[in-house]
Amino acid sequence: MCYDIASATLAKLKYAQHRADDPEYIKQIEDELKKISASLHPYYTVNGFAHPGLLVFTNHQPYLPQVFSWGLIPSWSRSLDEAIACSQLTINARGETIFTKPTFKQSARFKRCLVYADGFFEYFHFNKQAYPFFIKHPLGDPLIFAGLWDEWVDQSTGVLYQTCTIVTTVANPLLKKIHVKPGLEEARMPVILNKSEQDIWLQTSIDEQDSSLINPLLKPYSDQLLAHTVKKLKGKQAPGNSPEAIMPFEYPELALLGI
DNA sequence: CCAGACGTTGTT
DNA sequence: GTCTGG
DNA sequence: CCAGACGTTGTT
DNA sequence: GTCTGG
Repeated sequence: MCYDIASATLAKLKYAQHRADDPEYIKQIEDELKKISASLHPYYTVNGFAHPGLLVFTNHQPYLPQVFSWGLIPSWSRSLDEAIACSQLTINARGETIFTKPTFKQSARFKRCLVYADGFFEYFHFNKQAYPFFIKHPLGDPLIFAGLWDEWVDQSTGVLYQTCTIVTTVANPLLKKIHVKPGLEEARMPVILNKSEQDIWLQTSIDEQDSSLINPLLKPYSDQLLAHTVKKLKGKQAPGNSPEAIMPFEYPELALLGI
């Protein structure tokens, strides 16, 4: 599951260096990031249901940073109502079925992207309370999620909607430990790609129909991640969209659990 | 064949 | 307890 | 997914 | 656009 993420502006320039090795590409990406910075709001925490604009690199323009709304709207949507209703249910896409589900099939084959984030949140449930953990890269590098994108034009207004979804897979050991909830059978996590996997994910030109290169990428992240509890993301005591949202915050009642 | 759905997480 | 909104 | 509401009649 | 249910 991946419904809450962080993606703050200060880190955005750093993202450029992770997308490219060539200094010329890095410069190009940084320049473009400055241009689109007005639409790249800093998110220390943001929920998928708010459909924020996320920083993506698509297979069509692998070195062009773009802002796509979170919650995929398929190109065949027939009305704004239908499109909005759909986007509530396409915040995530199950990696196991992206090549078969009608909503994702075309995107899985032709419209893949990288979604950049500082980290994501997952809840640990204890005593009927939900304790949010922030999960991030040990060195503070961006986490790069496997994403799908699509474009839909509202025929009644002519407005173009560029949207994306984050692909999920089964949880790795760390996320299994965090994502504990009574009755929960299968914990999940976003697909996080390393450098070489990112390049493969964006390679849709070789054989568009061949999923055998892509399916091996849809697995739990095996490198190290860091996790710590943070203040509640929502509700009266929540710090809201501020740096405090991702700062470590201890819950005394969890101290003895060894979490 | 047409009409209508097309999804996730977590749930029973 | 259960549904809805975000 | 979690947080918060969950109702009526009639009022400002 | 593409799949499923009837």
